[in-house]
Amino acid sequence: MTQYCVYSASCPTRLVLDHIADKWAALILRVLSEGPTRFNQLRRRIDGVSQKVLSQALKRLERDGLVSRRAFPTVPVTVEYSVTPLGQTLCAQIFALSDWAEKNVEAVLEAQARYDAAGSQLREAA
Amino acid sequence: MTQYCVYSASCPTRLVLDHIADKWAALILRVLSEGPTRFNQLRRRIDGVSQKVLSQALKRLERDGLVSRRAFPTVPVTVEYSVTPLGQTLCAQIFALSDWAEKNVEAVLEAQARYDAAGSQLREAA
DNA sequence: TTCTCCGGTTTCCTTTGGTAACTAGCTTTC
DNA sequence: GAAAGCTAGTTACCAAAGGAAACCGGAGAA
Repeated sequence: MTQYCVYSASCPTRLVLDHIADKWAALILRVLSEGPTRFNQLRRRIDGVSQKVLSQALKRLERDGLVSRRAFPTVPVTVEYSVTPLGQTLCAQIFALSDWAEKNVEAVLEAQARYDAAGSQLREAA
Repeated sequence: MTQYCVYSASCPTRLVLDHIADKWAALILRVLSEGPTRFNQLRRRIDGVSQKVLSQALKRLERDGLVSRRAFPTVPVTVEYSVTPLGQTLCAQIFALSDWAEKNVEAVLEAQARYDAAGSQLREAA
């Protein structure tokens, strides 16, 4: 068995971590976990995502086997994205991140304000 | 109480998510969770991280109140980074990501190979 | 006719990420 | 005594990624 280790730069684990530790991936998986969703539904749901970034992120998630894409030959064509079984094993972990962000956003903002205030004091003293 | 929602582009939660859903932040917190660590110790431990990126990431983590920095007036100066109590509440969530990456890296690599093979078949047919 | 929707791609510009070199002072090695 | 290595970063530079906006063709609604 090969040893995988995130601390090693050449380990493929690094690439995987780079793909899943991503803001857009977290939001996309979170929406898709509620059920299959079309491209423009995702776009409207995730405020601020551009079409280009959304399609790039979906392609990467599909390539990594976390999301599946189904096109229906309707007119105009309908494309439905959903979470694969592999993606579902990741969902719980990745949702914890956005949950943490929502719960602790105030503490982080306070820390930022303290840090910036301390920095401006130093600048005034100089 | 204000409503925080990661789906809204203007919500500060987005900024927080953007900071914590980061490869380097995950690795740094993972090392620091084992105990206070100096700058160059971190650099050697996390293979492939440049000094610039490491110092930027540490500054951001410190500003967000997740990591604390202590400088000792030794010669040469020693700087020790450690996880704050707020940062510790995030650790469990963020470690789950790198754990998932190590456990599922093979499944992801297989999915990528399947995806790329299917793509090259389409290209040959055309 | 014009507007909207479908699912994207293309173009362009800005921002970020990463590499390599450099700072300055002390310690160790040759 | 000179050269190299340690400490913790910063700076200049370039490649890569991110994001806004325009555009694609075809169909349905106003």
